[in-house]
Amino acid sequence: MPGSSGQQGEKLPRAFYLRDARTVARELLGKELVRESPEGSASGIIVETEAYLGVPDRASHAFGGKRSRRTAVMYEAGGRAYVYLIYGMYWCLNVTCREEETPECVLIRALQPFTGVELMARRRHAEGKRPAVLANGPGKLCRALRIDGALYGEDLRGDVLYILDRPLPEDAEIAASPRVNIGYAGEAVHHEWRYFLKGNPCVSR
DNA sequence: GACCGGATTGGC
DNA sequence: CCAATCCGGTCC
Repeated sequence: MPGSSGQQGEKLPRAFYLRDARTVARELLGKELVRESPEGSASGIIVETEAYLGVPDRASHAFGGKRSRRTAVMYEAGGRAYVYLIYGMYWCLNVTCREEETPECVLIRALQPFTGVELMARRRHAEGKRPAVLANGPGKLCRALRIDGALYGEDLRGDVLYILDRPLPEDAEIAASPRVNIGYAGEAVHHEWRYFLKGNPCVSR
């Protein structure tokens, strides 16, 4: 489905999201995340993601079936934004996956700035810096695209925050590694559920 | 370049 | 009390 029937430049279909978070995480690489706002439009190519497998995953906010105001959107059908605050000051964007009551999601960790690059630089107070550094981390990309709690639960098929189908470049190579900063998560630490485009200068860390 | 601490707030 | 982070400082 994704890749096969997908149309370049179209919003990803609902069905794209209703799948295993690892599949969605891999297939989101190369897609274009777009943010429309009164200040203008800005977007980036997704170059790094992490899959969070919900109830059985110690690193997931929904581990053990945990429900709260924060995790609620993960229990809805996939294709929405799960936005949360971390370390008291940075926002992180996740894309929810799977059907209702299956709280899997994908953390978007890094973007290659694509359109509205100057707007992104202004929001990051990083005017004049290399574009590669504007959104190479989950907190940075949220700041660059002005993604915050106001976008919690936003439908990714709407007109505010959405993801466009794009083909992966011919030479793109997908690599996997353990997820970042989840040292507390016991056995889950070892799973290689972080995906990124090998050699891309916008991948974090 | 590597390493370290501080910022800052909601969730369990 | 700690967290799915970032930035600016220091000291190589």
